[in-house]
Amino acid sequence: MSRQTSCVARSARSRKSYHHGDLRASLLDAAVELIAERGLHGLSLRECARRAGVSHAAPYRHFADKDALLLAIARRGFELLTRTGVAAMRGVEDPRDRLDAYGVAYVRFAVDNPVLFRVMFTAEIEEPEPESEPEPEPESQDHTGRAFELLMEAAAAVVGEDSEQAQELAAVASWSLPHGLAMLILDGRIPAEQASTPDEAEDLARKILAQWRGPLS
Amino acid sequence: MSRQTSCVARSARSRKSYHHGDLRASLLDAAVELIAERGLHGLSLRECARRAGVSHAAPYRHFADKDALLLAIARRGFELLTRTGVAAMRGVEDPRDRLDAYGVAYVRFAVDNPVLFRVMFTAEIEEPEPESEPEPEPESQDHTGRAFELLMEAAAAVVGEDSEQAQELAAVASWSLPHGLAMLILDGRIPAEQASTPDEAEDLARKILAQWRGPLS
DNA sequence: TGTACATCAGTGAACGCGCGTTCACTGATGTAC
DNA sequence: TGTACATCAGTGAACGCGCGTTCACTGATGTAC
Repeated sequence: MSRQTSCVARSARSRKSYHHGDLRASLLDAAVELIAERGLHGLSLRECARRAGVSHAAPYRHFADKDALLLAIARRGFELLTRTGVAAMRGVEDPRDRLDAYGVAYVRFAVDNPVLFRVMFTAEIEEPEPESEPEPEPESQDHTGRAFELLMEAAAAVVGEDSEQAQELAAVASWSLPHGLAMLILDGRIPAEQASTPDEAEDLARKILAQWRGPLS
Repeated sequence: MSRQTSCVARSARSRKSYHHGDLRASLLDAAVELIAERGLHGLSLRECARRAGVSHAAPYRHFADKDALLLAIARRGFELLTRTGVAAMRGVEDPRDRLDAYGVAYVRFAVDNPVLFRVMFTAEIEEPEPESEPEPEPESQDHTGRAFELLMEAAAAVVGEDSEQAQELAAVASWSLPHGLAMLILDGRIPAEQASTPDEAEDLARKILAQWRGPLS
């Protein structure tokens, strides 16, 4: 459906136009859609190009190779996740409630954006060699980073400032639980009646997090 | 290395033998090794055959197709996980300690068998059409089942028998935490100094589970 | 307003590749007698 | 112990495929003057 829409949009806007307009974004959309249909291993640049209504060599104007495309999707995912998390915590005063809100938002993000989530965490993307740029590490390594920092801060606020190790422990635990839950739900491993819709999944996350506050409660 | 060993073993045993001896097992080993080297998308039947020292059509005597091979690996993984979990809980009396022991063993299993774990949970295996067999579902769907049942039982023992819903909630939570932790460790998303070796990973799991007992503590 | 030119997004043909899968075959093994 | 035969694991040639990637190109766009 999304495919049709984008095709319609393109042809309506500029049927005879030589240039696409926003091919990069269209390719990303096509890729997400394709992965949703065929799984991660079903992704191909040629099919993305096809769906964007463009020759199969055109993508190389925007992505160095297939992994570059995947990396862009992952980045988009981490940005969206961070934004979602920030939004969820906004206005929540109690530190523990903030942490829970982040966890719930995390699971909700995963079920709302299963493809992004999969690409972010299980795509086995090979990062390109850092030839041209001197130090791309802070940036490229960091696309996970912001989401984790957010978590660290939230966890730190709960644990208190005394022990950095305790903070990290709390952060790791607070990440693992929603992460595992999200993964299991996406893999269809949670009994269907508990998480067959996004709302149910969110509910499940909320219940679990509310009860599983651990030593912090 | 494993490749060399198996080749040596084969040539020493029967260099000129027409039949392989235990091709099925060799193929599974080769597949695990190959995935470890190149990732899930790097798996190919032809390369497995090559490594087993056999023509590229030979695997079809043992596996209907590529997915059948992956399924066999996943099954092997779930069996091993179940066995590991049972062993870890053996002799542990306190229900809560048993649940924790399972969780720790779960994480340990993941870091000790990263390929199995990946195949079990992120391989997107397409199950074959159930033409020949009438109802293969109880078995094929069930290869996850045993591991989850084990968890359910352990969680039930902790929660008590009053509410089945509470049991399921506890089971899901008790699965999510180690599962998420394992995934994050395998993906290299946990700060290196906390989980760079299997022992450290196990330690981390132990610490987190000990603290995160939630409402059960 | 008009012209020249640099830029670069998209084209289409071509390359080589490894893969999954099929098929008629051949060699080894084991069983019945 | 020996022979006949069925079984089936492994062979090697062949098929078709879609893919990633490169390359010389062409058409559109925008900028300098």
